[in-house]
Amino acid sequence: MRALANDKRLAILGWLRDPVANFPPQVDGDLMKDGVCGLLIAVKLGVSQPTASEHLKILTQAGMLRTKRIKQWTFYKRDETALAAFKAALLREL
Amino acid sequence: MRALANDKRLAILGWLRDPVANFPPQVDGDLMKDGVCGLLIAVKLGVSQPTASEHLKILTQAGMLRTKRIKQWTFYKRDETALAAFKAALLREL
DNA sequence: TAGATATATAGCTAATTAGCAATATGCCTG
DNA sequence: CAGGCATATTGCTAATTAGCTATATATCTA
Repeated sequence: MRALANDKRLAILGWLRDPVANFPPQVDGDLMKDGVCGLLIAVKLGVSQPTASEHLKILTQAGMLRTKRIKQWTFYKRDETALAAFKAALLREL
Repeated sequence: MRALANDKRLAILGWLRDPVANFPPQVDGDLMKDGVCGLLIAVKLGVSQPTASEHLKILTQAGMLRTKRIKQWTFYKRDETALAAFKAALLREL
């Protein structure tokens, strides 16, 4: 829950629902298949790279994002399975 | 979301799903119909009365609890309509 | 191999949150 | 109407969170 209690992190999850609509094309790494480059997310968030890195780490540790390292880039995408499980648990327990 | 990002507040919402099972009988105020007395919640939470009052205020301001004042007591119950709306929004937007 | 680039980490500050004791407020009841 | 009780508010401290700059790490490319 704490991972979601932040506007910037909610925005990240929202944007990653449709990476192609929300981010410019990438040279390496397919937006849909591989995910979105961390620096693109930092720019769109309007925060420094380390700050974005921290938000992405929190979402990843919460299991809501998955990472893929290609060359020197880290690509982030939603873990739809984990998110569905989270929603189901919330419906059940809240 | 921030109202839910706290274990104590989640516990309160959980207990209030079944007040009769989780709280002792009350002299004034029906557990089901009127809600649970704030002091009973403070004791069960294991925190001071002012701390519990603050948690209850946050949940109330978030729309998840409703209050009823009887004599000198404040009784708290879940706002099921608001909670259902919150869940629906989360399913839609997360 | 040297520079360039993306990411991660360290170290710091400011803001927010959670907790308490003390006290004020409101409402009964004898 | 005075004392008592539940609640709310105030004022404080400690812990957590969010942000930054600077720097370390890792990987690619010329």
